[in-house]
Amino acid sequence: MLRLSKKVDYAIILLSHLKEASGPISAQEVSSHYHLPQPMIANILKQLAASQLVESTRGVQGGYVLQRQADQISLAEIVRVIDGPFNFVECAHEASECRVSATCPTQAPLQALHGRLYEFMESVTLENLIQHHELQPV
Amino acid sequence: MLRLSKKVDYAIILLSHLKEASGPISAQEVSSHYHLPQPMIANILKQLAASQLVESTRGVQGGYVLQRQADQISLAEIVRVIDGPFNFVECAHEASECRVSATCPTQAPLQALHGRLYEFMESVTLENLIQHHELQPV
DNA sequence: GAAAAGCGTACCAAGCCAGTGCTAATTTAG
DNA sequence: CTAAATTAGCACTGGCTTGGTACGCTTTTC
Repeated sequence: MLRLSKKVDYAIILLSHLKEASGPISAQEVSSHYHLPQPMIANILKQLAASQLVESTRGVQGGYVLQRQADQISLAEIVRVIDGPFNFVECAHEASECRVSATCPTQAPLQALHGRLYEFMESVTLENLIQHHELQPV
Repeated sequence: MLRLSKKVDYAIILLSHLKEASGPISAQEVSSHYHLPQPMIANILKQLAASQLVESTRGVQGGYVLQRQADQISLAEIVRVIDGPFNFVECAHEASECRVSATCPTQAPLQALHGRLYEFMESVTLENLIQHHELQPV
């Protein structure tokens, strides 16, 4: 259906929340603040931590902190971390598996489209997402 | 996972094939040409016909013809016809169902992102997709 | 009137995704 | 030193979506 997964939506919320915070924030804190299922967002935070987007500290008073400036985190990266590498179009990567690759008239252009979408998402930063005005033109 | 559905991929192939053709093309013809399952692409062509993207003629020698110039058909429209209206982000449409809508710091910006992606896909035409050089900048 | 084609609609199975659960490992507080 | 808070690392599940199929009907041409 071509949509950002719910997890990515959540990740964006989490990251932007962390950005506003001063100290470490626990999964518990965020989940109760947004009324989101605790295990869910705990999982997402774990993924973000494993990918060095946020830093974690265990134990009492522990939690998560953004590990980079918001303008150094691209939407593309968030998606990649949460959902894995993306293929906007079927044939963007594994041409081998494409039934029509030999005759497909749209292979090259679809890949071009893939590239364009990808660039676009690379160009949108967490910073952009948080600013409450329109995104600036690419 | 944020990808174009396979059906949309197929639709693009079908449409671009129709564009190159002179007379009506049957589902049978296309399916054997690209080695795609016949019922599948028949269904897609039906959908395209129902949405006035292609015109159909029944009976022997019947088939489908593009009903508009390729540069008058946007990617957004193709996706809409095949997959239904899109929500790139969860909260783009039904704010009512969003658990965090009250406090969500990213609602507005996510919607802005939605708008940007949408515009982008509106701006890409079938014509663009078929041209085997890079898409022009937005 | 038979064959070629599209029309409508319903159905099915596999895969994905949101969400859950449980058990460690770590750290700090008291 | 123990208890509580917190992340880490799994593995599991249930429902929805998606890709794909089936079937009976209508229209058109030869």
